[in-house]
Amino acid sequence: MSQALVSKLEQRGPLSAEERGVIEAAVVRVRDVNADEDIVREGECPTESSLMLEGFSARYKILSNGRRQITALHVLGDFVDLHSFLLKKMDHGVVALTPCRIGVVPHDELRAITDRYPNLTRLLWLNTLIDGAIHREWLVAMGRRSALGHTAHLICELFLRLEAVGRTQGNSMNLPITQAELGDTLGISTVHVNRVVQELRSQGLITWRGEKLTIDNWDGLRAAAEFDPTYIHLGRQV
Amino acid sequence: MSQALVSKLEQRGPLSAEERGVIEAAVVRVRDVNADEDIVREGECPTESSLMLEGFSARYKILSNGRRQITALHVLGDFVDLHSFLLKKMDHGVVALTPCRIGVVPHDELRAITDRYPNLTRLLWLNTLIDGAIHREWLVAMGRRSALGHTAHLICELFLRLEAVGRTQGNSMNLPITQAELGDTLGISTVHVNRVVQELRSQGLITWRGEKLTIDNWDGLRAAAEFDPTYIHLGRQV
DNA sequence: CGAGGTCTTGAAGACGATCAACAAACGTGG
DNA sequence: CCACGTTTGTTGATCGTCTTCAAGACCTCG
Repeated sequence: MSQALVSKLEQRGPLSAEERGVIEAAVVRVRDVNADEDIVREGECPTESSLMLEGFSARYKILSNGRRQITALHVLGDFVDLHSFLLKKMDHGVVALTPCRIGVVPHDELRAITDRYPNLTRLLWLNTLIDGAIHREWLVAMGRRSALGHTAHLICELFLRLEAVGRTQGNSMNLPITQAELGDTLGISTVHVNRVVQELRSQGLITWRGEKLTIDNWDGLRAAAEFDPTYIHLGRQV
Repeated sequence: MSQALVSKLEQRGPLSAEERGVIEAAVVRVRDVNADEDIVREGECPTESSLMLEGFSARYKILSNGRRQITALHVLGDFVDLHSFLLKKMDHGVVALTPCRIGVVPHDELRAITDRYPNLTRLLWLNTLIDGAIHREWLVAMGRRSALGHTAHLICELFLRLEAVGRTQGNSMNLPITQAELGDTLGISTVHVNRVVQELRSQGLITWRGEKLTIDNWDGLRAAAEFDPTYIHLGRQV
């Protein structure tokens, strides 16, 4: 049920059979959320954390003028709010961009794990640290890259993250998000997203039709993004 | 020696006398770093983490075109690279913006703590989660706020963080950073920083002369920033 | 087939970048 | 304590990226 999480943790460090069992048992039930519904609302104090088993979701914040900024995208195997275990009050919402299947992990389980399994605790902590590393890279992209470079960067990142959980086919991935959502992620207007995407297409870097995005020229895309995958920390860490 | 850290952790959750002793003992030595020198370099795999005891420092990344983006500012009591304990390889550098005094905490100590003191582990984890929360807020500010709002927001944040460690005097704080560094933090040009700061001054919101910044109109500044301090998670969490 | 969402295009305008020059402040050594 | 060089702050002019507004094309799904 939570294979994606187990394999994700194991990519970063070894798990004993016991630990593997503990993690699998931590998902006490599954919840389905419709597209465009909140998985967690801002201001809530969840008593459980949500693990992505299927679909795409986004952490976001809405300002008083109605503008939305997405601060993270989540796919299979990602915890959307592991931090709420310790941070208590949600300072942002999480919305399902597509229909999502969510594994529910009660905070009581997490507390028990952190009391008894130091190795597992470190791996869960590591998971939230990688979220932080991605946030930092996004900050760099927002602050100092062009809209085109930023967009290319995000595409590179999403591809590697999806590849790590076996959700790519060759150079293609399923990317079920709209250009408006992409704009809220990149911090630019929908219109400009459209122009940037067309530029990426006309440079022969990507094909994106419907939900299928294909990277036609990896080197070119990586160069446009100045992409260095170190920050995703895909190898063994512990 | 590491009182600031102890009191910072205790703001978020209770520590036993033993735990307090363990944390204090974790700082095995003190290191001084000159202004404009790196505390940690990108690409390194540190075997110890650095705790700020004095001064201001910044996490940053430099792109190939020479543009720099600062992704975090650190003050007294902040760990600049606690994440390197688990993330191993630094995906960014940390530079001293002023002369800094650094408390050195070996990763061996952290490992021992995480093996034996679950409560302390959770508080350290929480510390890195707050870093992440601040990153998210910065993403929102970069993506969706005007340069003026963004600047006002950062000033509000820094004031509260400095206040939490007793480094404010009334409505004033010591802010020893240049407008160029502020630009690298906000993701805007130095020239534009200057114009924004002058606008904040002319609106009667702040006074900033030399290193001393005074907030002359808190409500006005907060309104300009649309500042909501929830994300700094200053209260008790555990 | 119709309706709503999504994508695309054009035109005008705003915000912030860049370039260039100068003023002010600071630190250092004489 | 002053002179000097360097860093930091300030100002103006011009330019470019991205935004906003508006409208039309396309697609998907009931």
